[in-house]
Amino acid sequence: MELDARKKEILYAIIENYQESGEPVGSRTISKLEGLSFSPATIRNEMADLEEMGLIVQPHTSAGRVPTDKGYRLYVDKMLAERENGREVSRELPALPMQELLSKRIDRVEEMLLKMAQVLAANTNYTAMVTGPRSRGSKLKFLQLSPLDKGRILAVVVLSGDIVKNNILSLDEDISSQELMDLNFILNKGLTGLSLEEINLSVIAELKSEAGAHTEVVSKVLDAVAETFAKEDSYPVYTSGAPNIFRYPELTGGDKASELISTLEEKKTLGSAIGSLSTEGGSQQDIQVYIGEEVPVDSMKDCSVVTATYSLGDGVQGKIGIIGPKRMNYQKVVDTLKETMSHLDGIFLNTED
Amino acid sequence: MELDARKKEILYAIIENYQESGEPVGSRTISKLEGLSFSPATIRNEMADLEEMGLIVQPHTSAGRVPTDKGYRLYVDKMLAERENGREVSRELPALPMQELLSKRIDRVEEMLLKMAQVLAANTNYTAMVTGPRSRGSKLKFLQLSPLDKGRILAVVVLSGDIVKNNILSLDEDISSQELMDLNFILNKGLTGLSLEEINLSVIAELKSEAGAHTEVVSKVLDAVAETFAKEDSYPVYTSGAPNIFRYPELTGGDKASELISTLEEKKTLGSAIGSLSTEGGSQQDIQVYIGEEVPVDSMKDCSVVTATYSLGDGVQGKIGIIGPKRMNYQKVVDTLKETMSHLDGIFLNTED
DNA sequence: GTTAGCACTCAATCGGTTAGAGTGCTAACA
DNA sequence: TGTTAGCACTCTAACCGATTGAGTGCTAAC
Repeated sequence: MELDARKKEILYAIIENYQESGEPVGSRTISKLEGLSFSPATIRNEMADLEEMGLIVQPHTSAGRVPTDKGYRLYVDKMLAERENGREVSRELPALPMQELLSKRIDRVEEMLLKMAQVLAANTNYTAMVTGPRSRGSKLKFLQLSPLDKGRILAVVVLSGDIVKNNILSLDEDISSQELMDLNFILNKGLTGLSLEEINLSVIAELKSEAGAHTEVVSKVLDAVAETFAKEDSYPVYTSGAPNIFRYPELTGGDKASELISTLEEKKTLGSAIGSLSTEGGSQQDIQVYIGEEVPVDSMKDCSVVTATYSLGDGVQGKIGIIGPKRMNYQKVVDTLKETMSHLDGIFLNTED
Repeated sequence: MELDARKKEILYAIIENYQESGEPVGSRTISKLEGLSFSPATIRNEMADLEEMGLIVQPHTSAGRVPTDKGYRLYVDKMLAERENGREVSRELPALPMQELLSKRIDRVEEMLLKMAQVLAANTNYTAMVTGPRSRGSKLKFLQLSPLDKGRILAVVVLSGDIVKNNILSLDEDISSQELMDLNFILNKGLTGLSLEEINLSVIAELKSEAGAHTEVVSKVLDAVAETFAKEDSYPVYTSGAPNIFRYPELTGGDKASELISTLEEKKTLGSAIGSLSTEGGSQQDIQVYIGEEVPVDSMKDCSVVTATYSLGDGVQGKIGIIGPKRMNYQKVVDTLKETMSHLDGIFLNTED
């Protein structure tokens, strides 16, 4: 069956109406809309066709129609395509307080990411999720050993992308302040600029021979370094706006709310699931839309997820996701994400040098 | 009216039965219990009295009885009192994996606190909340400036209690590696051991004069120090097990679930509310029980909250809270918290020297 | 190709009935 | 005087059938 222009218009009308009302939409409602001046009966015929094509369904015989995943997919693809044509729709988004937020000196990346999730959730009324930056290719930028207490030292490890981790190490042996400084120099000289893979046995042996007596310290520091790299691999996930799901009855019936909230709390699962989403041929600018069954998390099969990939330079990148009902305002979410991404790029890619 | 022994027994029987069933408990149920060998009629008479005393209520005329806040209060006070008498009940708690958890080298306090919240939530099936450590009297333990990029330095600030914060500072001027080391020495000499209040204008003036040309760097570092102290004042709050509230229907009716989850997400509000709870004359060992209306957070008026104060030495302390329905298993929660506290004490008070 | 009309379906709603749980009261009993 | 059996009473939850209203599909006319 052919999907002619009128059918499309009707489909979009149904989707947009359902977006706002959350109730199945009937033929009368559509016929009274501006732009569609047909009688309910005509609309009904078209709707029957749309249903046959699998784009809409009726929850029950005497109800209006609701879009299917397939229907949404069509809608979203068309929407994104139109944007790509440069038709800068300017749906008068409320200016995100991003600029203000990000331009403030927020030194810790993590803090900034959390804030970002909060702003996104507040602006969209959906749930926002940000995975911490990670990169297979990150390198050791810098290492700092400092004496703390008797028998304990503080090892600060900095990776490319300004990922900083503190490690407090307890030593069995004692080490003087001067020795520590020497060691610090040796380690930095030997390790700076290397990736996890590049720190191999020969590098380690070399370091230990240079370090002389303090091989134990070297081992522990190397452990800390390895841990920092590892940690970065399972970097934290920030969520915000989880309670927003209660705004959408279709997400809160039965145990759904409970399951969703649980999933959001179990950030680990969430992170790896979302993190693993490939960036395969996103229609543009790395923005991906997953609708219903397409979402690779079981408890979110009634949701849609829109993700974007941000980059902090140096190949360090992470994902932002917006989780909402399938009838979410895709246009707004995509626009908001794009705006956020360009702000981020502006700030981080400039900072980097 | 007198609360004789039998009335008490009946009250406790009602509470414990309601704890498990969550349904109003009737006279027949009680009369069939071991130990209480009276006819339903007799129980009814006693229940009428208990109701008159405000210890129990009926949700509606033909329903069983449910404990009131006052009833729970009586129960909890008696329970705690009995414990104080040394009757070590040993309700065979599942051995908490705390020991294992805490003995592992978890360097960052924050990580450990989050883990603790997770273990508590999993063990009790309620929601756990841990406020980060804070202390008005914390002191600067140690300061480390390191060169990072051109124009940027990393300032690591360590407060007593091993609270570590990283600050990346962007400088307008340039500073050599050697100058930075000198500055590092000067700052540590001048600031180590001081509290926020003790770093006053005269100290600052002294430092700046010693620093010579680099007063800008000194200012920025001091800002970073002040921020670290400030941050510690509003230290993060970790929650875990929020979805557990869905196990208790009385907490999820209407918008209650939504409100609760929102409160838990707004950790700031939560932290200050819980943090402000005074430790005024806790019946023992700093454990406090807040029942229903006693809870100082509006959205938790249907909950009970049990808090304990932990100490990391050096006057650094924070609070742990367990949030559950009013019919929570107070015994178990109090025991679990006590066990946790003693583990914590064992570990931290030993480490400290 | 479009539309008016009409019979049909189904979910939601409402009023009424029933079943069951639990009570309070009274009177008998030890 | 305290305890208990018996009974009438109350109230909720569940069930049922009728009604309403929204929305449909189909047919026939335009």
